[in-house]
Amino acid sequence: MERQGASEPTPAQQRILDAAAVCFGERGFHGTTTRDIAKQAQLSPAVLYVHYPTKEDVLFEISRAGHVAALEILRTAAARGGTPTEQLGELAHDFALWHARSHAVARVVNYELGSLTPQHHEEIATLRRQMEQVTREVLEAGLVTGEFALANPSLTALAVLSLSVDLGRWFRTTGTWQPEDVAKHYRELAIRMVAAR
Amino acid sequence: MERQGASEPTPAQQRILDAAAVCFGERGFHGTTTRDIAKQAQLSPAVLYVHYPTKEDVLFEISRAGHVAALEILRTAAARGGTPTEQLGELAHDFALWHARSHAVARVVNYELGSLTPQHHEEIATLRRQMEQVTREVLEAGLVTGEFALANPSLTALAVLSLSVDLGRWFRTTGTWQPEDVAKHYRELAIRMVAAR
DNA sequence: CGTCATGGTAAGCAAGCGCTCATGTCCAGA
DNA sequence: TCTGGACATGAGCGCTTGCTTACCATGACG
Repeated sequence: MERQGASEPTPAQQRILDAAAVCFGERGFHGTTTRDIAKQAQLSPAVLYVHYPTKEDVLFEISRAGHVAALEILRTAAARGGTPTEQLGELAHDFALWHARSHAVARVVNYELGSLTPQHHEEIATLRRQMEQVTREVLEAGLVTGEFALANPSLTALAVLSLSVDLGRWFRTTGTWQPEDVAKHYRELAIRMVAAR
Repeated sequence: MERQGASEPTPAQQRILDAAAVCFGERGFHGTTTRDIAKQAQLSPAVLYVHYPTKEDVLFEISRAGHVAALEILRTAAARGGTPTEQLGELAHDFALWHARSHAVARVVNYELGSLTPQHHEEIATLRRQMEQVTREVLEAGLVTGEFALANPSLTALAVLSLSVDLGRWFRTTGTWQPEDVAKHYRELAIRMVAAR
């Protein structure tokens, strides 16, 4: 399945993207120099501009690929569940798992949008609206079946996503908990947040 | 009540801190120049260095004051409630309210810690550990009374705080919901996350 | 062999950065 | 009136930044 507006990165490009994701995740877009990225990738400072026109384009490519992956995770997880309760559980579990495992990329995805150009930002915002929509639809389905009881599906959808998004801020794989531990816990929390008694 | 290690800012200092908080909140520490801060405060570029030795010291002062305020909010809210359920509700409500109302400062407080010097970072980390401790103790009190049922108080405390912290990322006062709306909703969500059935 | 596309580099430019310094203004107290 | 200290500023220094340019190594293909 071809993605529109973006070809698959070559090995050299992927190496730059990986290095940049690490740097952006640690120090942020503005805190990272093009020389930092080159050093992380063990290449010369000029090589970035052989493959990408600007530093911002590198950020955009990381952000775009990350958002496409995150949206796919949400859709696949929701489709796997039978009842809305199961759908929400899968969705919360997999979304948390991705944020815990890929917390470096997740930080770039969630916290560096402000450094994108207006055009790139709008393209990413479209993907984010779809992520919210997938979550909201699961909640609304649960309201129809009566499994869920909640006042504000839009706000609650944001809250469910917030739980996992914030993992990018504090979760580290060197800590006490493994990504799987957190994901299991967050599945329960999400269901509790919305379940009818 | 005197605070240790920091005197009250003069009016001129407060003006610089307010301007810097707006800039740091919008573009991040590294994305903000000292000239941006001066322009926002309607002062000359050099005035920053009359009152603070470095740009990082301005960030630290904003961060320190913000963390002291947030910790005070958590402690006051928890003390106000009678039962652990009421304590958690007050805590989640007030914490969310502060993050929604002061979302610009909240972004600096939660997302710019990495730009602090190691010494300053450690001082802030102490305050953050206290914030987690206050929350965890409320959860543990609810476990004792049997009002709450949950497997991992430490992780759940982080999750409760995460909900509000992430408001700084997406909440804007220009949107559909008022800070009070979100705070009321988040009070309910926090209680649902931990309540025994 | 010569040609050329691919993918890399060393050196450096113009602009912007954090920060400094000599100087000026204001006002309380002698 | 004179003096000293607090506060503020215009000009600019030394360095780093994103990015450019001219050039080079390699290997597929006629």
